[in-house]
Amino acid sequence: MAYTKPGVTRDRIYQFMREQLLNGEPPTVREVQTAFHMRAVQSAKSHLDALVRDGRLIKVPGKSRGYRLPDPTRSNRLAPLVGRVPAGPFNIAVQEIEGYIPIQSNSEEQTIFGLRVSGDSMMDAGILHGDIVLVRSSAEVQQGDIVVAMIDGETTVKEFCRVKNRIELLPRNDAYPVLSPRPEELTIIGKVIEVRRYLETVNLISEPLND
Amino acid sequence: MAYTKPGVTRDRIYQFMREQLLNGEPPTVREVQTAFHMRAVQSAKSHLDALVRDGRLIKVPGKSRGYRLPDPTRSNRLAPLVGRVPAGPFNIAVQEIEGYIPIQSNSEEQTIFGLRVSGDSMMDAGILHGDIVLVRSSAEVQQGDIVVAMIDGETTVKEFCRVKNRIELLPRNDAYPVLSPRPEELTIIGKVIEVRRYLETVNLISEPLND
DNA sequence: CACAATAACATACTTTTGTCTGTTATCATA
DNA sequence: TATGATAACAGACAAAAGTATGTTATTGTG
Repeated sequence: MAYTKPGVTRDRIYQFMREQLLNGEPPTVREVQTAFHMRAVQSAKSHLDALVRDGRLIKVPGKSRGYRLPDPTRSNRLAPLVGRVPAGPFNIAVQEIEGYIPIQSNSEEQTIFGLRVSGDSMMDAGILHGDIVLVRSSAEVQQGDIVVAMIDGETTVKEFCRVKNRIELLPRNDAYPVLSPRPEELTIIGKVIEVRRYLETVNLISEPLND
Repeated sequence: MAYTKPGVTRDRIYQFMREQLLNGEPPTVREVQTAFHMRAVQSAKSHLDALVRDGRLIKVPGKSRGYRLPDPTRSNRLAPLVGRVPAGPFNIAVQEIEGYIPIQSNSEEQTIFGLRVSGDSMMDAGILHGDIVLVRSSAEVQQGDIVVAMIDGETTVKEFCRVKNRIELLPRNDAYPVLSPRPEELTIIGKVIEVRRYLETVNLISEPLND
């Protein structure tokens, strides 16, 4: 290929690698070579070596297609979307899973799931019927957080409020009453960390993740 | 490895492949072989061939690590998140990009971007100040859709309404007036296809996607 | 138990891929 | 325009990976 100013081709190769890797297709050195119309493998290789040296890529040693993104935020995981939260010690039964939605999670192994909301009791908080809330079930819950709670087997989304020794669950809609459940009938399932509303038909990912 | 009942090992291999592929690391035939403690390459290969035959995997012919998930909904792309929509023929200036958010897009090459909403004029539609709307800029806009429009260089999110020969933009908050812009000062930028609200700090992906 | 289908194995061959050594061309800067 | 750094090229070799052929063992079913 034509000679370029120092750094130009390298940046282009980085962009190419990033695109391919995010797409789940790690290229070979020779694929980079041909993608950039280079006549020597070494031309591509030395650029890739430099990108690794600069920390812009990492390499799994000794493996083919071994270049990876160092990015820690790369974990675009799939969270299960449940139609309702089942009773019992919290683990989602496979039968309840509607599908999977992509989320972005920096820390590993957190129990995040999606829940489809019923009713309009949180309307004033911008959570409408049919919306999906993403819930972290391991989260600590604080005053004012929006939480998913289970009262006597019924799942509900409300604002969390501690009053003296009791816990109150506040709706955000004047038409609904404040809930003051007895402690023994209340389970806080998790904290709502995100609200999503799909205004167009979306093909949810339907296949399970792994084992 | 020990003989298993027909289908059992195959399912396990499928799970393994799916997990690896979603993680962006396509395995080789021999990696499958060793992962399952097989003593022959062909043992793994014939299972993989069968998975391809059954349509559970697809294979890029002639390439190493060439197995892929057939899932068309697999394209978890990154959409740019802009703080405001710039004027001019619509292309997003790189300087305006706050970050990138993962989206799920079945069709290829659609211009989808995220926009952070200012103001509470759409409160009753569950779109609050600070929310992110995902916008498809190539979409056809119909009566009742929520759209992003530009009036005289100002960006706004409103409900689209065609009245006779005019276009009206309806807020969803009684405190705001209906907008009846003159056609020459109005540009419909796109249709809102999703609403997101992050209730926790989220590390947006900060690196650019590709050229 | 006979028999077909599937699972697992053993070995060999070809292509792809990673890597190495050395050379030539262009860029940037003094 | 001289010089060091970077970019690109050329050719070769070894390891990794894809693929093929043939064989043996186990499963499922009548």
